[in-house]
Amino acid sequence: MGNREALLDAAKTCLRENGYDRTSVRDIATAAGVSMAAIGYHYGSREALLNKALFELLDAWGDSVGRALRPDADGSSKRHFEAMWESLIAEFTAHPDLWLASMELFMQARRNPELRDALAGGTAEGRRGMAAMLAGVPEDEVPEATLRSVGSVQLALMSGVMIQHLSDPAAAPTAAEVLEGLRGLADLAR
Amino acid sequence: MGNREALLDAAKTCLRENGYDRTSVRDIATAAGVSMAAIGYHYGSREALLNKALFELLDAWGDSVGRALRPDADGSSKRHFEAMWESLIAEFTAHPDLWLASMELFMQARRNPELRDALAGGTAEGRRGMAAMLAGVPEDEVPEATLRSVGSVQLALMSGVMIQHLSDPAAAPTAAEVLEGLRGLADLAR
DNA sequence: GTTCGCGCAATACATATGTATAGATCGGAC
DNA sequence: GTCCGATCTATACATATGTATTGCGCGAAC
Repeated sequence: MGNREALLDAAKTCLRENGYDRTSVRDIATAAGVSMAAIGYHYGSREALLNKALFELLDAWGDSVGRALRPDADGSSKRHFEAMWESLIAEFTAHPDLWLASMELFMQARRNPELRDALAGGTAEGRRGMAAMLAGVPEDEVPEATLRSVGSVQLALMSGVMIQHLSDPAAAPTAAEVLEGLRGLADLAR
Repeated sequence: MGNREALLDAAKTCLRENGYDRTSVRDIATAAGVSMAAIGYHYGSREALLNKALFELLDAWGDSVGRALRPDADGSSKRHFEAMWESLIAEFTAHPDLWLASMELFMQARRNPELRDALAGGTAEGRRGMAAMLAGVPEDEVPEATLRSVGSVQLALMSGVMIQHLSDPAAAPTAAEVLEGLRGLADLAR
């Protein structure tokens, strides 16, 4: 494995373990077993490397989301809503640091335009994907209204429940409780 | 005003503007117009001051939540669900940095037991407050099941929608869209 | 008016940090 | 065998950072 890849891997590890702001070039270089200057050579700066590592982490997070949302293997293309939430919560617990990466993006996006754009794009994509899946239609056939309502709310719910699971898994709601709460709230909304 | 309070105020300002990790003792001391040593004298360390400042910011955030959730001034103790969401979204846009402080708590809690406990406690309190308000019962009469379902889900939805509003206000859902999405999701949950 | 201790300012200190520079190593082209 | 460019290592450098130390001003007690 080349040093370039080793650095990227090390950056991802540091990101998962210590977060963006607490990862130094020395941490990364040491973890990769190379010199600091290799970072400058391959990536130009700490930020550039860290951003690239963050993007790759977010790709892996996307895979985690994909696993959770993919229709069941039993062949039924339409997925039970509760089973989906169970898969989601299973992914929260299996890969907490990948999900945390999305929060890291949110925090860093406040002061980095590149990350801000990535976040906006990812959010839009997430909304659309959620809405399409839940409505059972292709992504390019989701009505704008559905996108802004069901898509946004499902996405918001996903991040909110994730936060609770990352904060305190024991107190966070189960899939059944999410559905129950959803029904309770919807009754107030009618 | 004493320097002790000036330091705390300055720390809060720095926290709102630059976040926890990017606030140095020099930033705070300069903003307060005092010497760095005053931080050591009054608070012992950067972390101690920053944690105290974060807690005060979270108190102010609690006030913001309170304003959004308090029943309308028209005397009706039962509050319209949609009006509540409108107030919430108004608070997101009016005081984004206060709401961001709750995310800062979440991020910092991962490596600080004191903050972790505060987060767990605050989350529990939030769940209970939400559930009580929505069910229209006193906080000590909320059934455990309601707490874990409606309380958790409303809290999750609140943080999730907040994130979207802080990321990209234009693309984030309105109150009406939140309710519409809620109804759509609840239909899948039945 | 001397003493005393609180509340600081000035600053020293050690360490951490991001980046730039200079030179070594190594593979291949010729 | 020499040249050369890519890929680094070692390290220098300037700056940033958290904390500890030293001492000064000053109001109160006596």
